[in-house]
Amino acid sequence: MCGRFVLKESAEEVGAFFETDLTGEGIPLPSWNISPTQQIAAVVESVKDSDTPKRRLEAARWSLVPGWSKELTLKFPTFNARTEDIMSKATWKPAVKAKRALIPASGYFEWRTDAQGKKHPNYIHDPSGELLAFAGLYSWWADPTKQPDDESRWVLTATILTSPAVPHLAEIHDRNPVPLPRDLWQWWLDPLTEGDQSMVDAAVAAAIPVASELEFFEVAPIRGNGPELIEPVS
DNA sequence: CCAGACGTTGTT
DNA sequence: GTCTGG
DNA sequence: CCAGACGTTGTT
DNA sequence: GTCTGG
Repeated sequence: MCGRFVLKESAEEVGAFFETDLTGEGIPLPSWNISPTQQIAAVVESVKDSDTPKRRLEAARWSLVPGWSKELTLKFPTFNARTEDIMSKATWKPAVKAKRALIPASGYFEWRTDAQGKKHPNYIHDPSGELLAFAGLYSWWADPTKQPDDESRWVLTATILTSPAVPHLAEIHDRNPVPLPRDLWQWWLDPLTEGDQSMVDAAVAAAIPVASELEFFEVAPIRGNGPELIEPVS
């Protein structure tokens, strides 16, 4: 679930909605067809070159690469992280503790498989058109082929958390991302709080009312990139 | 202990 | 780096 | 997640 | 059918 999504606002609009102090460059927006390993927008908070944490909108590679990896391209998928047993996975554990992020999305795609095994893409979104804030994790990966003093060796990578689907979304899929309500954003992002399984469980629980409000409709096959990808089909 | 993996989705 | 399987 | 590729030898 | 790239 959640292997494809939409962010059709500009970086400026996204930064304003998430009240970020800084809006980084290099986020390819808008996009109606964001797939794993592409650049996504990530809201993060950390103490960087200052005393107090700053909230930033950054570009990140969608597929978290843990610090110990020698390669940017992993042999296993990391674009989603299952919340149920997240602390038991070496890849996620350090990020749950202190590298939590919000991933802005206008909506996402889900493929429902019908009785004939045919797949039907659906666009899932907030009925009022508000941006969604998926709970996510991030990791700074240092490219070992670059010099230690080369700032460009640092690559921000990120993943989106998933949970069992809320009842009405289970109709098209058994998993869904974890959309956090605005009143939990600061709590989730706070880098001074050490995250654990109970924090992730609380985030999943808080996301249920948000996910329960989402609406969806079938769309045409997802090809190319443009507003037409989120036009309803009969 | 070391060697080798480190993960998800979906489908059967 | 850390966890799991043998 | 889906879409698209999926391969080699030898010669230029 | 299965792997890779986006």
